Amino acid sequence: MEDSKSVRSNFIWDFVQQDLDAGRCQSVHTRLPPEPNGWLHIGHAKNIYVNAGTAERFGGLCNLRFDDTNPAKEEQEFVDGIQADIRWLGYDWNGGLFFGSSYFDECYELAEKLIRDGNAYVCDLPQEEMRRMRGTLTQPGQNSPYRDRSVEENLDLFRRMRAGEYPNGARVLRAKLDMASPNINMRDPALYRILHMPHHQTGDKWCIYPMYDFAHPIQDALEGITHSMCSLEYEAHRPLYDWVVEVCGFPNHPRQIEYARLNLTRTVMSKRYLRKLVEEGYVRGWDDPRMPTLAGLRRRGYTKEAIRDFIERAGVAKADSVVDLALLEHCIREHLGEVAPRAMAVLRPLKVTITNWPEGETKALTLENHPAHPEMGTHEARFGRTLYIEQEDFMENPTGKFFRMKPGGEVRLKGAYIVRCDEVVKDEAGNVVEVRCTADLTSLSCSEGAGRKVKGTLHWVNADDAVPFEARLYEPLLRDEDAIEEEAEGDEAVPDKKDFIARLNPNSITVLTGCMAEPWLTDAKDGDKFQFLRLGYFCKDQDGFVFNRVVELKDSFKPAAK
RNA sequence: UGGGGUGUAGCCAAGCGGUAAGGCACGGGACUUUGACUCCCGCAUUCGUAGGUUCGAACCCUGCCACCCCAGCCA
Repeated sequence: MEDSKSVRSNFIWDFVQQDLDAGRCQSVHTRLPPEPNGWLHIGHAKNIYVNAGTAERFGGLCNLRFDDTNPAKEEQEFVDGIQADIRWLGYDWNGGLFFGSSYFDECYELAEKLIRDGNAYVCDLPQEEMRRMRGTLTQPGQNSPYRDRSVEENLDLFRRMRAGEYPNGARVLRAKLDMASPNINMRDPALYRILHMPHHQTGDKWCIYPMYDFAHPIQDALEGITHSMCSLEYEAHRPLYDWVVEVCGFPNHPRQIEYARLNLTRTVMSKRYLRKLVEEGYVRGWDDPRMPTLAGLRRRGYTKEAIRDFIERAGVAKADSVVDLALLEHCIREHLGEVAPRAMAVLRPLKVTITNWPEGETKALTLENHPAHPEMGTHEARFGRTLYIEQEDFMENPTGKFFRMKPGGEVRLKGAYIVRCDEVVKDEAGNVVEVRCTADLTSLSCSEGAGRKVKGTLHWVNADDAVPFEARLYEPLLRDEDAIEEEAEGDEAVPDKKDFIARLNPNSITVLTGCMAEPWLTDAKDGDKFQFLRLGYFCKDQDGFVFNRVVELKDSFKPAAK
């Protein structure tokens, strides 16, 4: 069955294949370059798929390289978390683990080479002045007055920058390109800046740090990367990337290929916003089940298989796009439906009494763990006089096509008998607190009498055996559609706290107490096994979006005290 | 406005001169010991748009339109 699902090709693989065929490279070597400034989210799963997946596809290597050239934004916590998440997704870095910062020596040497070759110069312009002289989208920039310094002077100045003789921002090393270039990125971009700040990998060794545009091509070339995949916004940087590789004199020339990053409907994907949610306590951490981080999705019950399948189905292309959340939901339902053992539990119990069943007597039943996979075995459950069903599976005044329990109606209790609802018991307030039924004793599942068909089948638990637990139902933090439009109006400012939070759905955690589950669930060693308590346990919200409501057993499943 | 990109169904996405794949969503039906799952069937006479070339165009050419990215000493 699995192999009938063919691996979808994409334009990147076509390019790589062409390079291989044309002999431009003998094998494939990619790299995954996360910046350790946050945890990985679902969007990064696409980066991983594209980079590690491409290496995998061509039997090549993929390096994991932390892109840590800016100590101001990066932390050790994230370099650990990121590795764990990549591993969890089932990818590895068979090409090795690297840090961009471990190439600082090489970057420095190459910067001096550029100076000696007349390809770079030290510029003393203050930041604002430099911006002003860069020109605009329509007007060319002007040459810096420092552009024609001698090699000796540039070398001396650059060495002093390194020696720490100047304060932050006093000078910068710039590429000597073309201030009139229509591509603004080519108007003498900065290569090195002064930043007196310790780095989480190199400590106090450096007070100048290379810019991404200078460091990245060098790192790629040094590691023998053949294909360097990145997102669309770097397209305009490619000429600069190629220039750096060229003037540094590398014999090999990595090819940069850009693709569209992943966007998901209603999902906040910006690290800046996610960080805000964490730092201001709106969620309990980067791995909160409401977060779109890989760690959060994992806790919400997503499997790596579902996420990988989703990424692959969403495709890799160059058009900006927003993938429908429904596709992700489809993928997790499909995978869990295939692999999760079935177990019965009720989240909001409603007492059911089988009036024609003798008090104190029980019948042992054998229930399959998976309807399509007998090899997954069976488990036992006991049927007795008092049971619990889901409150929402009963309707006193059924509307429309309601096939579940209703007064006078018949329904099958999964794996047991067909029962008829005879009577409804209410409390003073008029709430239904009990339903009294008679069972058709000839209709036991798998018996001769089991052939009779009724419209509905319900899950249930035996009251005497049932184990109470607390359930937390998590829903992702989603934006409302209007917010997305507002967002599109594009202003750079982070929306004010109130605004931002107001755009996310509230009540994203529902805590239920008094839930009842089959006793065999108490044998659970880890929660993962029982994420799918009840197949079909998902429902639509007001907007018609379907979510899995997965009970996070690991934290919330609390077997009753013995 | 200069430069770089992208426009194929509600959302993704194949297609590369020979007459519009597939998935999600949606609608209808069958099946069903959970209305799930599964299974059928339906869902673009048309590819942003207007012309041109061609026996033949989503694919080639020209003009126009829309959207995204670039003016950090962020990545």
